[in-house]
Amino acid sequence: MPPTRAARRPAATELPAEPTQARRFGKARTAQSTALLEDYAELIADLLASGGEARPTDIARRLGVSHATAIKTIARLKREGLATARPYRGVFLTEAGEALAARVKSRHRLVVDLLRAVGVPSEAAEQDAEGIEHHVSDTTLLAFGRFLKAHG
Amino acid sequence: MPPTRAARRPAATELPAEPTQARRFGKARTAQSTALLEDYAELIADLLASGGEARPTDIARRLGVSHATAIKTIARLKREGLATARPYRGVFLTEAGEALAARVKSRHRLVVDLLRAVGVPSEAAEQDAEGIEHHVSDTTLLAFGRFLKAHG
DNA sequence: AACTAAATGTAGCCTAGGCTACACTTTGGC
DNA sequence: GCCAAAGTGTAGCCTAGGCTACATTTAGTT
Repeated sequence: MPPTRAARRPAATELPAEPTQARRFGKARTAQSTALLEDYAELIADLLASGGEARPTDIARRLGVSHATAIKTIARLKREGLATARPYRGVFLTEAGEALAARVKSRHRLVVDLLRAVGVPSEAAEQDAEGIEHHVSDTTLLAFGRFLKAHG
Repeated sequence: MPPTRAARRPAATELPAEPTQARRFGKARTAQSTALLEDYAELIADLLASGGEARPTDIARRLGVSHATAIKTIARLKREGLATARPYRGVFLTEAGEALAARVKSRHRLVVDLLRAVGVPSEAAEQDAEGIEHHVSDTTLLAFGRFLKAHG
């Protein structure tokens, strides 16, 4: 067998390949990729519930993006089986989409409530929850619920 | 003046343009764009402190990406004035980069500590903090600090 | 019924952040 | 002092998610 030749610099601290950190970052990355879909699903559910219609322009306005961007993302929602839409006829959620929206909505509430419970002002709590919620695991969510039940 | 002609459908609930929600989403989006730079800065600071050298391959391994991806992001760090690097000679942080790394590190600790304080298991706290930390505003951070001081 | 504003859809461009494949430097071991 | 392995860099591709500009459809007013 060819003997392992060069090993280069002493590798400083000689960490054990550190797969833990890599795994964590990887998870955070994937969470980020589903975040937008979650926001869309939640918003569409909201619009359908309150106004009866979810139109691309409304969605775009609420999210602060151009209508073209909204339409592109709606196309992705369709590809992922979360929504249905026919040209010029508004957007609707599939069962999977509804389920996602419901999960996201309750998670959002829980995150906002927890932030406020630890003393974060309402305005900041709402703002930060928008970004935070997508990175909260089920385990953490459960802990939040318990905490709120105890100190409510 | 040309009288406003068509108004289309009744606009359902007639919300007041809702700029608040759009602003929130926009902020969450921008936070996301700086998240990666923050992670790199923190990791580079760590490597420099513990091993004396921050090399692209080490960074890539720790983050779980290919070395090519790491190098591309390092180029972006340089463009943004957060790091310096000469070919085959490792990566270093500018003053701005060091400052960012320090902020990120302390914020990370605070987030993990808060999660654990409300009952999140350590492993989940570390995992979720990786994603959450980038979306925590100064206001919220302050509240976290106060909470921890009170319930320590 | 026609006209026109608004909404919708399409095309094409950009950046960030992934990847693989290939080329070039460095450096430790012999 | 060679030389190959490991590290580094480059090129080119992909997707997501932004954008603007332009084309098409819908529907309210007259």
